[in-house]
Amino acid sequence: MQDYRIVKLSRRERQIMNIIYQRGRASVAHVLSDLPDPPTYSTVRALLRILEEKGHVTHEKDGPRYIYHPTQPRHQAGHFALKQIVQTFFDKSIEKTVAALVSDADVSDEELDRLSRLIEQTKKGGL
Amino acid sequence: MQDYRIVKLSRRERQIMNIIYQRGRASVAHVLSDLPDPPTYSTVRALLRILEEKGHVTHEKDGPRYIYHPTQPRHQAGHFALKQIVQTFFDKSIEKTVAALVSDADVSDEELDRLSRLIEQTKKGGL
DNA sequence: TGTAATATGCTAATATACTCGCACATTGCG
DNA sequence: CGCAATGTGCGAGTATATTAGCATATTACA
Repeated sequence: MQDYRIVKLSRRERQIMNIIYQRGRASVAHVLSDLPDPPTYSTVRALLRILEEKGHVTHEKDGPRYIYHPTQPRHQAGHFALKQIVQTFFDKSIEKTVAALVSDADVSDEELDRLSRLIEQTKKGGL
Repeated sequence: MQDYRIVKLSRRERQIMNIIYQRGRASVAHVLSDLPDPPTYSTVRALLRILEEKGHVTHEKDGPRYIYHPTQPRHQAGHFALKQIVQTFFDKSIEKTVAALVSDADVSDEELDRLSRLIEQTKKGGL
């Protein structure tokens, strides 16, 4: 768990991977615009090159520019990241985790209803 | 969001903070035993010193040795980390996040029941 | 067409993270 | 007590991450 490839990312690499995952795909300019304390364009390219060497992203050409994609599917990376959080902060308890999720004041009743249905369906589906 | 103090941690610092959060409190030996690709005892102490300088942990004396605690409360750090994940991998959707949580095959029916009750209670409490 | 804007390729300096060793203090116990 | 085990304090070397600059290619459009 602790020594997956993704957890070995450095600070900037992590920030960039987060941006790419959040967007799904991103150009250098996209990444740069989303980075906190943004460095130069040059620097971002260098980091993306490294991430590509390490196998975390690939690029394709979109006209003149490169568009970067994560190599590990989003849902897979997300699932893993989530597990990590559950383990680290919530005693491996899904319940405690969900409790934290719904404790935000801005969770609507509609959202809660959808959650109820989701869980009911999971019960049925699991049989 | 992206430029919170905790997201600026380096790889080792992050690993160590995870260990301390998971355990609640930890000695140097604890941290060392939980670290992947463990360095020397000396190294761990140095890193903890740095984390303390940066304000991420404090230590107290327990007999002869130091016991380290996170300065930011666990629930708060967990809540933040969770939000980050929801934003990065699940389109800011709590529902998608919970779906990922309960999609694990090893989630029992009892657990699902508890989740149902939790959500119902949240509905009531939110009024 | 020709030129400003925007790309990439490559190289190298600087900053930071990570590492460990040595000196010394404290503890536990025969 | 005396000594092995286990702490901490501190200083400094090495590796890695982070940064940016310069040369060059491509694009967009007046």
